[in-house]
Amino acid sequence: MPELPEVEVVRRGLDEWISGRTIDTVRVLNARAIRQHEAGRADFEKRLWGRVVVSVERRGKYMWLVLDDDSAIVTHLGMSGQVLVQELDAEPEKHLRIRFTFTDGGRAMHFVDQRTFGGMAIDDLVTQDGLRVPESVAHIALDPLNPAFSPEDFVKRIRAKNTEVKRALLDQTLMSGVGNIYADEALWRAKLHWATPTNRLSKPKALELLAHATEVMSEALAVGGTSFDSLYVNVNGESGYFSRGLNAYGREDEPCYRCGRPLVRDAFMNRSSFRCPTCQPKPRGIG
DNA sequence: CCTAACTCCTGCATGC
DNA sequence: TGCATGCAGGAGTTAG
Repeated sequence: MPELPEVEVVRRGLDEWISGRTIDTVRVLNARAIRQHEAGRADFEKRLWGRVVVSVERRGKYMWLVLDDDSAIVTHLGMSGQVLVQELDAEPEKHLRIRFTFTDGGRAMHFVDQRTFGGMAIDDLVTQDGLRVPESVAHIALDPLNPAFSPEDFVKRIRAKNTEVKRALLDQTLMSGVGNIYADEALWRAKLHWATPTNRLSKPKALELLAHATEVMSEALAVGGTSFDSLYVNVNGESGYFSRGLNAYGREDEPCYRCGRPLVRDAFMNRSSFRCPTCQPKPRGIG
């Protein structure tokens, strides 16, 4: 599943391959792939004709192509989304949803998404705290790789919440970019159970958890960046190029790398959570 | 205001 | 073999 590091790899590839080019044709093959566009797919296609892609930006798991008319193509990969840069005569992918060509006659950009949890939307840019950001992304918190991210604010806000720590990690309005995989990894490194109440975290513990989340995503990005084939702006979260580096996620019944005890899987929030029963015991007074 | 359950979707694995 | 069921889960929406 694409989380911050995977989306950042895609962003870098698109910035290299698409920025500076002028959009020619846009074909929406599945209406579900465009979001918040009441005017429909024909209008979506028409509005993008002739626009220049200025740059490609990102906040958390959201990415957007900045256009030359103060708007942007906001993109979220959802669970299975990919953005591919393909030859013009390439065979269409089975789950190709939106296809862009450019006036220079070079490679096309394909938005491919099997489960259609992802999508693209045209949105206006607004100014927020001195940063230009699509209106629909303004409610999302900065991610910890953003230089303007404030650890102190994050610690203050997470400790003020009345919820479980994993829910807070997945809350994109607190800190963005973390999904189920990196949440489990950060909790394993911090030796915290997913159900630990956030208001029971000390300031140092909250800071430590944040540092682990930041570090695990930075490490994944470093690995993804080196294995990235720039011809194909392609991230497949399911194959997971970072899977060798995972200590918790997907390791049910496998030994903990710290203590050797088999990890367990808990059902939580309609998804799976993996933890070490010894290193990450259930906190006192829970459940 | 806050928190949490619900919902969208397709392909694959599993069980009877 | 075939069909039903479960599972993967990000985030907007809705309910309380």
